[in-house]
Amino acid sequence: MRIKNKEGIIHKVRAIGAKTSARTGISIDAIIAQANWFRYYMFSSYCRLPNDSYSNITESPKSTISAAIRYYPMGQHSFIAYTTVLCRNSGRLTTCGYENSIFTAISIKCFSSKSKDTNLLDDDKFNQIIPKNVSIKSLKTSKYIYGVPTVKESNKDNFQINKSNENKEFLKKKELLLCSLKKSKLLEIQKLRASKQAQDRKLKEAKLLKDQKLKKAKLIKDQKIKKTKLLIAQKFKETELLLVQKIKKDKLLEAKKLKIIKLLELAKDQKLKEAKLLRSQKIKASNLAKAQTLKIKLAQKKRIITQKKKVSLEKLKSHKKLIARTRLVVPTLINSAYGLFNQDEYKKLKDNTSSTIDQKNIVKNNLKILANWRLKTEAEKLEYEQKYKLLKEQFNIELYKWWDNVDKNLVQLENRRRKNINKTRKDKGIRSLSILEDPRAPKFPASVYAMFVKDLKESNHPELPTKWIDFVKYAGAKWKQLPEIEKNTYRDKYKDAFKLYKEVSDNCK
DNA sequence: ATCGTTATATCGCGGTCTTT
DNA sequence: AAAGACCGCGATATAACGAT
Repeated sequence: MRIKNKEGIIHKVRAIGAKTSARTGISIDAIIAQANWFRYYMFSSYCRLPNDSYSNITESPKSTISAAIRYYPMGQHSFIAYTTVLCRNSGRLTTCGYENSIFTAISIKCFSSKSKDTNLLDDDKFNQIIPKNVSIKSLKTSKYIYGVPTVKESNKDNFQINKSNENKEFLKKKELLLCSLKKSKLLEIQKLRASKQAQDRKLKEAKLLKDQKLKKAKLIKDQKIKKTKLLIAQKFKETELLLVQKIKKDKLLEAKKLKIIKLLELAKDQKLKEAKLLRSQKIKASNLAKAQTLKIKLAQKKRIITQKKKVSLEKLKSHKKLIARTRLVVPTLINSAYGLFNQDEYKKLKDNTSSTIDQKNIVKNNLKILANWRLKTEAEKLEYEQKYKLLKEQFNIELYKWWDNVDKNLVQLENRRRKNINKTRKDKGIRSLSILEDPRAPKFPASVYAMFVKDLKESNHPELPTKWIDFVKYAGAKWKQLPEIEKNTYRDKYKDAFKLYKEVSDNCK
């Protein structure tokens, strides 16, 4: 019996507790608290309740525990006994879990026979079990206290509570009753079992039939479903096939189209390539032509440049030559009698040796010539001097002629050249070249002071200082001392001289 | 233009003044 | 500012030559 299970009874107790609480007025907690309340053998051995009375309440003199049992009539031969185990501790009643509770065998059998499930005392079932003529109020009001001693196996003998002679008769009656009840109940049970079995069989058969029918129906349904499924599948396959075929066809068509497009594109590309090639060829050709033209042009340019260079060089050369040619040759004259002698001596040397004069010996030659010049008598020297004078006069005439005929532009150029040379000459500290002028050009007249100085020098006065620098200073002082009248005479002289100079110079121009 | 030598002619420089 | 004049002295150009 599951109810024996210590752990398994908890929910049952709960269930019973709820009902008992409702019917007895005892709190649920109090009922619940009496876990392990039930032991069948305990009841049968110690608490056999008489079936003629609804309650047997005994109070144990020793134990502090007492059980409260209420019996509910269940038909003619059965009743339910709801028990609560009360613990009497120090004068007050409390609920407590106790191992040895009391229950009726009948009620248990009743429970077990009625239902298998644990929800034994649901309201509906309870109502079925409990007769309708029994009111809950009466149940509630009926209070029986039945003392039960603490249950211990060792104390079994001490638990011989009501074994008196009075109880013997009662027990006999009880036994007889129980026997009759058992017999009748057994019969009933057998009958019930038989009927139940028959019913079960019928039910089983019906169930079997139903099942078979259902199975058949199911089979038919399944077959139908299968058929339909197969049909659907076939149709689906067919449609799929069709679709696939269509797709394939489409694909093929598309492929064909693509191929055509590709071919077209290839053709286009080829055309484009050809066009590009043509273009590139044209471009190349044009480039080549351009390059050739460029080369030709460059060559021409080079030629032109070279020609120009040549021309310029030639021009330069010619210019130089021209300059050299046009370089003004100014007539020169040996500037002394000794120069004439030197010239003659070199002429003699040339005639005698009939060879070029060695440059290394030129110094010696010059020295020899000089020695010869010194050996010459004064008469001989005079001859050379007269010669020189004549030559100079002739040279002057030639010079005047040259000046008259010479191109004045050339003279200007020559003067420029000389001035340019003079720039470098100044830096080098070399004497500058003289600028060409008209040899007959009148000299700028001496200034008023210059004329005075000339006169002073020509006077040969004994007071005149011999040193040039002293003479210059003396002249300056004298000029300052000179009276204005005399100065004016010099000024007049200068004016006349300047007039003459200007007239002559204007005529020359 | 340079190198060398020589006598001679010429030029430049110095300070001062005048003229253009 | 530039140029020229005065004078004497000193410096320089000049001619000859020819290779460099």
